[in-house]
Amino acid sequence: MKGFLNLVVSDAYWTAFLQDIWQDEQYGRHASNGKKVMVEFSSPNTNKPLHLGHIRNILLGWSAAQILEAAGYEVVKVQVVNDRGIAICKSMLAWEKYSGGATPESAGTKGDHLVGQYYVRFEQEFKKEYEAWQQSGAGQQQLQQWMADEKAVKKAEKELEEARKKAKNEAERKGTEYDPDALTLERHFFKNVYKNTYFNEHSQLGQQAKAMLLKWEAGDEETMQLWKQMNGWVYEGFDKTYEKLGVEFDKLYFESDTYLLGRDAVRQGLDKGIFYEKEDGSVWIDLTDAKLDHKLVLRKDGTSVYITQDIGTAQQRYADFGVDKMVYVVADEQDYHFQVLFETLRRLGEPYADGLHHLSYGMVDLPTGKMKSREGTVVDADDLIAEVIAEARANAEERDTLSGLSQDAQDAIIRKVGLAALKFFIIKVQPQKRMTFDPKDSVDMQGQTGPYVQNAYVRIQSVLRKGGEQDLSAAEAYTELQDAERELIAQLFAFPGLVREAAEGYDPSSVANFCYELAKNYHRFYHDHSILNADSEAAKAFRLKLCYGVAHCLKNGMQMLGIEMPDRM
RNA sequence: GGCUCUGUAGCUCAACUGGAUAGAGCACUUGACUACGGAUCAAGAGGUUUCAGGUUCGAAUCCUGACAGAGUCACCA
Repeated sequence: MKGFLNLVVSDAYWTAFLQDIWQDEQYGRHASNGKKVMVEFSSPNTNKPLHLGHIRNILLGWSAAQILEAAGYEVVKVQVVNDRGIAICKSMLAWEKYSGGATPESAGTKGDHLVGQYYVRFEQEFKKEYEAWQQSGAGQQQLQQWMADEKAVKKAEKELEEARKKAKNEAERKGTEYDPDALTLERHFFKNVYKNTYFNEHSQLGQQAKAMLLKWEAGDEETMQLWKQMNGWVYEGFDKTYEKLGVEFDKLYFESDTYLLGRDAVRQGLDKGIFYEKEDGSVWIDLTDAKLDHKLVLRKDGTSVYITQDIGTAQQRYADFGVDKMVYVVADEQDYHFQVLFETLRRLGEPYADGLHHLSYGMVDLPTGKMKSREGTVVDADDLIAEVIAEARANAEERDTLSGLSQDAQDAIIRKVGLAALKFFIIKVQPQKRMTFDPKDSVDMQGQTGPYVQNAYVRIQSVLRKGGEQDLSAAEAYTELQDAERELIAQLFAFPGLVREAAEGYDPSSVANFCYELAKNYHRFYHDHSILNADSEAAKAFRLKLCYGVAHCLKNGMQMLGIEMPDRM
């Protein structure tokens, strides 16, 4: 049975501890544990630019990687670029048809945004085409045919009823008008039931996009050239965004290289009896004894599906890097997929199977509701970054604390502060929770924010510039601590353990919260106790050492979140 | 419908993994050293931790059952 044990750590212990660590610029980082871990994050499609959802993914992935590194792992950061498939073909087709040969240079548009524009254009044209067809004889005939299917209609009516309820609630919440006629059976049919079939079987544009995909798969030269060109534009755009965010990767995997992987593994698994073949020739794995379902891994025509590729890619990565662990940073909508994937790899006897982890995170909502790319309610990554930096600039100008510095130096600081606001705002929330992203709040620089933590560090730098260079050996004579000092040292003491736990739990938010608590306590200490004008030389020297310790800790902690510390702000 | 995640102050989030009187920030009210940097600090107000049971010395946390929101249950990726 557990109870309470109130023990008092002596001041002598704390002072000795501070003496040990105050000069350690690497404080909080663990020695190498000889293990290697791969972290996959970002993994965008190449048909549109990055948005707020990617930003949460990227920040989580990057900080998880930094934390694992600090905990002693060798880390390999990778992304899988989804550079092939029907989506990019849509962009390519729309570009061919409507752009008149526009390039990022000629249009004055960032490459990823340009390609995204043509993806949107495709969807618009497709919608026009589809709506016209719906009113045609063929469209109405399909509708009538479906309406005659009692079972299907019944199911649809049930779904519609729920959708109506939801729409009504939302309208009430937002104070907007609720239109009860917006959700009809006809609209439901064309939007949710028949759209794919239309795209695949009737649509002119759909035919053309699919034809392009076939040409791509056949290696048609002209198609490949266009594909390379447009993806090249996208990569230039992505690189700029990554650079602004301060992230980079050790290795890129391209889906165009890996999409055929995994078939050999399936065949081998078939021989070993891990998979089974149905009469039609399709191949499956039975995971019902692991409380999962049967899952198809090869179609009857022998082509692979998403999970087949993932099996092959995992093996490829192990062959490339020999990692002990692999972490996949992917949104929680794929929770089930990763359960199935990991269980499958386990049964295949992959050596890294016990080190697989899905760092699952909740979607990002806006105050107005869900982000939907089709409805144009996504927050663009580049816009968002520009906004927080602009806000930081406005703040800096108002305070006028940087005017002595060169323009470049000022810009660098402003960038660090703006990004700190954005990054901290997102990382402080536990990954598994859905988060509401209010753009207004994300640029806040007061209270529980990145700039607040930076400010504590900047204050320390200011103090140290004025008094940190002197001989601090007088600190040894300081033996009776103030509460605030004790508390700060105790927090420093806890930091390495917290880093280890954050690594084990893949939880950057705990590091963010630690940094905030430490900064908060420092601010209070700073307010209540004079450092440079302390009562005694001993107190002054001791507090300066404490400042060093806190500064190293804050800097390292924030570095693990991908947040840089300025010396002034 | 099955399964998974979430539900804590008006809002955004914590709570050392079962511990003491559930804590911060924002917003609101009121204060602070002629400055070691006020992007700070202090105070006030704000709670039946969605609800109902259970487990035990003790529950926001674990179990059961409701309720609400989200996701998923593709030969899509």
